[in-house]
Amino acid sequence: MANDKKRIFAVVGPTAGGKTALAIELAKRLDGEVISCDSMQIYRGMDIGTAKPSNEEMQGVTHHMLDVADPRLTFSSEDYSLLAEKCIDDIISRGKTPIFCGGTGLYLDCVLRGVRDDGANEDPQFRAEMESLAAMYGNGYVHARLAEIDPEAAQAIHENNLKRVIRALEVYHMTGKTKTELDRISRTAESKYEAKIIYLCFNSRELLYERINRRVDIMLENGLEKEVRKLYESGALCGDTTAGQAIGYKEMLKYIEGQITLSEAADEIKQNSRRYAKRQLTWFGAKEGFYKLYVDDEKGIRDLRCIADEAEKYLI
RNA sequence: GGGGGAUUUCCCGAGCGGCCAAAGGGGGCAGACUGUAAAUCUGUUGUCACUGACUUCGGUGGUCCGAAUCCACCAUCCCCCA
Repeated sequence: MANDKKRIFAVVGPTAGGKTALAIELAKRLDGEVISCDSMQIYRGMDIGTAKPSNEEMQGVTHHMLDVADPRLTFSSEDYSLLAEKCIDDIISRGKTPIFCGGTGLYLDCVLRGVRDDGANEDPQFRAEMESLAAMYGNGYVHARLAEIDPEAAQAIHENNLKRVIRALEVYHMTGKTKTELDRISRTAESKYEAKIIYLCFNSRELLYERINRRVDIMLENGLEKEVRKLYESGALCGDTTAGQAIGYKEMLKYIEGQITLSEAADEIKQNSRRYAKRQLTWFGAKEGFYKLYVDDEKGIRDLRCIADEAEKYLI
């Protein structure tokens, strides 16, 4: 069967797993450009804590989807796929290979699935209304509403997961169609892309966690506190925004505001990073068709060259 | 030297004779995830032949049909008087 789908590559996996280095290495080998797939690296001014690649690290490889958003604003996964699609087209039009790199699984999914134009946009006012209903009558009340219009979604979403319950309600409110129905359509729609995805994983969880802990220490040494202070003092970062909830930032904000000590902040950053990595592992691990590439073997972390060789063999 | 208090499952901490393998929180582990996703949420957390059995609540020995809960002694820690 003829295949005129656009080809894209991706490197995904847990935080501190070595995605950035591999993606850059692959870009050099395959004449590619990197599209960051990270929900926090999109924000301007958030560099150290998001492990955004520096110019040296990039080694001349062009990167996209970094610094495209203002940390004061909310950037949605749909905003992401909209922009990322343009990047893909742009890169391909210049005869290069798009290589996604990042740990935000939902963002990649959105791209692969395609931007949906079913009108299920957000409605802040509606959300606020639902939230106050929940505050007054309890989560069960809002959930029961969902059960009336979309029993399947109600079944799938726990009533305590208020954000999701409200979103499902919002979808119906905006489109007149249920979330279940719209999801079914988007799930069965064929992707415009033919993606080869490398999932960087670890045999040893302990090793991954050690890397995470070490990286947090390095971030601190490299001036994370100063970076967060600067964002905080300029009013670009506060606790209520999405950016303000980024790991490494929310804890430093607590430290800056005197709620915890610096060493407590460091420990919390490490802990939250480990938990985040676990969630990523669960997410990517459940995906089918991803090429599992192990970063470590009995002797420890494998050489980047070996990893890249294996990746290249799979991609080509 | 004398008087008082504490010791609980990985941690903190409730329990004060049966309804206790033991509340709650933390941490750990596992999972979910379609417009806030580094977020949000769920489940699980003594052992096993797991709708039941077995071993736990500093140690030893008692009282009692029955103890984490009562008594005695020992150990460790804390406080008060000297």
